Amino acid sequence: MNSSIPDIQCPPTAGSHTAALDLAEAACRTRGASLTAIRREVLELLYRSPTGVKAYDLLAQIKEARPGASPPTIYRALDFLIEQGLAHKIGRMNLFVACRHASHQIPSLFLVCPKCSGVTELQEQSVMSALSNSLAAAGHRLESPEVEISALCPMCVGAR
Amino acid sequence: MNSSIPDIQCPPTAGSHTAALDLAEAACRTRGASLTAIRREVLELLYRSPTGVKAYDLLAQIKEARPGASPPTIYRALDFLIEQGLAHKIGRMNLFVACRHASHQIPSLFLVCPKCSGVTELQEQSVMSALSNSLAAAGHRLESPEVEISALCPMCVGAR
DNA sequence: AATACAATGTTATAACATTGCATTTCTTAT
DNA sequence: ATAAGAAATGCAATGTTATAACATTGTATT
Repeated sequence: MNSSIPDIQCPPTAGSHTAALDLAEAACRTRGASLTAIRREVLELLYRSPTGVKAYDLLAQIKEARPGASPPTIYRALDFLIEQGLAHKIGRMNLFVACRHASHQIPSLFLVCPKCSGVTELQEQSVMSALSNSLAAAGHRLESPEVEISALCPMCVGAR
Repeated sequence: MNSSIPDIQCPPTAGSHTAALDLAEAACRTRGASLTAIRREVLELLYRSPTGVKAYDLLAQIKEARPGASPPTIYRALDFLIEQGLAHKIGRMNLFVACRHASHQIPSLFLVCPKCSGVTELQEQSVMSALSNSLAAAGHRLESPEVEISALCPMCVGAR
């Protein structure tokens, strides 16, 4: 700090997400992992795409800042973010989304709209525990915190 | 029919599934669709792979009988079977499975084992109705009868 | 300086899926 | 029976998604 004059904040560009990114970075630190520049940039792009992004779209966007970026660049970043619980992959759509519930470690439901491909992350303790019990009764064990469901989103339900 | 002597049944080759295939064919007929030879063969291959099979593995198998088969051959057949509710796609694994509950139209849970990639189809009315209610409360509507879940299968749970 | 290790760069290729168009086969109305 | 139209298939090319394999860089420790 070189002055008593408070710095003007970075202009709140539509979607800077600085606070969330800083939180994510801190969370990684506490786990001994590091949210490097690339990873942070990818995560920011995810934050800006609330309904999910394709890997190669991410690649195209990242290339604007890093012309040398290649598929492994983003797939590695995505793998890291998923490992850290900061992002999820929607298998049926090959879509990646930022996790909106990073703080808690409860399994999430991902509602994938078959009309608009939008993804909504939902947490429903009651559903998940019913689910978990049924699986256990059948000898299975719920492992990953990701349950994918096709469900029309409110907008598409309305646009009948 | 040309005789009073009853035909000897086709030898019950491990996995002929003739009865199920005939049922499927009849079901298609009632819907005005037709389970052609190719589609029937693909469905039979699905029946023989209870834990799911990849599209290009199907292709390789089909090629033994039909050397000219190409990717569209199987993807078209798979699309048809899925439309008819005779098969499902497991998005996260790019895996296709025959439907084991073709008779009823209740949504199914697909348990995908992250260790062995095995797929189990499960029907749990209680879970599904809890789910359906929660979604409705959030303004969504359950659309497709396919819910994918990562869960260790009983074998892999045991093999700790 | 030498080593160790995580992250990234680079090139190539594997794996999965669709498009477009030509041809054949199956219905069905006449 | 047969022509018209629809459905299914053959086939080549291409598009999309993801990983393998190996080299390089940066940084921290010894």
